[in-house]
Amino acid sequence: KLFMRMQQHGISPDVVAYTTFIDSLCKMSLLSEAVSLMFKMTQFGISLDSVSVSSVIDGLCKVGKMDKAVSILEIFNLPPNIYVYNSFISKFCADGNMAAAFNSFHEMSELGLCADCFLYTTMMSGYCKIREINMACCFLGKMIKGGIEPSVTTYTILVDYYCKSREVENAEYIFQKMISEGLVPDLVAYNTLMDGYGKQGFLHKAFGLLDMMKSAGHSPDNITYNTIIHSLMVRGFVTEAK
RNA sequence: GCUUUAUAGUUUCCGCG
Repeated sequence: KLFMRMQQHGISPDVVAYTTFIDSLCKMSLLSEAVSLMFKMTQFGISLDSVSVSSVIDGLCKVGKMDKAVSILEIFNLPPNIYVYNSFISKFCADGNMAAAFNSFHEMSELGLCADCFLYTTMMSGYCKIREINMACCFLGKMIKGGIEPSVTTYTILVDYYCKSREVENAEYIFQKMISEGLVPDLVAYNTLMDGYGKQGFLHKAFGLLDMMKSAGHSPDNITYNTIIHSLMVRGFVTEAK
């Protein structure tokens, strides 16, 4: 409605306004609406740019419509970029298809596109998901060698891997390493390690981390509380959970 | 001059295998 009202008042949405709208539709899984708006904007004489096409490609990849994504790429003749590659690769990783992810990664490099922190991190998450920690670490090494700094997300993926492997001491090591490199753990990083503590029954450590995150200025979210409550309930600490 | 748009990570529950 607002979008229409804007037009009625003689303000023509530009490519950014359309893309904002299109991307939101994609994020709400309203893909066909997004695609039709994309075609509509060209009818209004607004040309698509790489951002608008990439956002639709990402939406299509997320719902598994890779073939549709490929045809959109062809129709709009979008030169390859790392966002689009990461969208495809993320889906391959989520599906555990690391062979496809690996192929796309190399295809991209051959086109002369350089992987960024996001892309390396995506690859690492895929390998962690299929429990191939060696390959995950291999990509971490490549990233560092290439002069790209790992992010909080990069390390959180490893923290999560070690937590889920019940190697809490390794998870702690990575968490500390992240801090020693000057990175500031965010809420997700704290929640991840906290879940590892909880699942291993280190409830005192979980509460210690809760204090730590509060003093670091993070407000616990619903996931934080779900995590703590679950770990207490599983061990019968009903009153503490209450 | 400023500002708005695209890619990665955490819990529970549920479904499927």
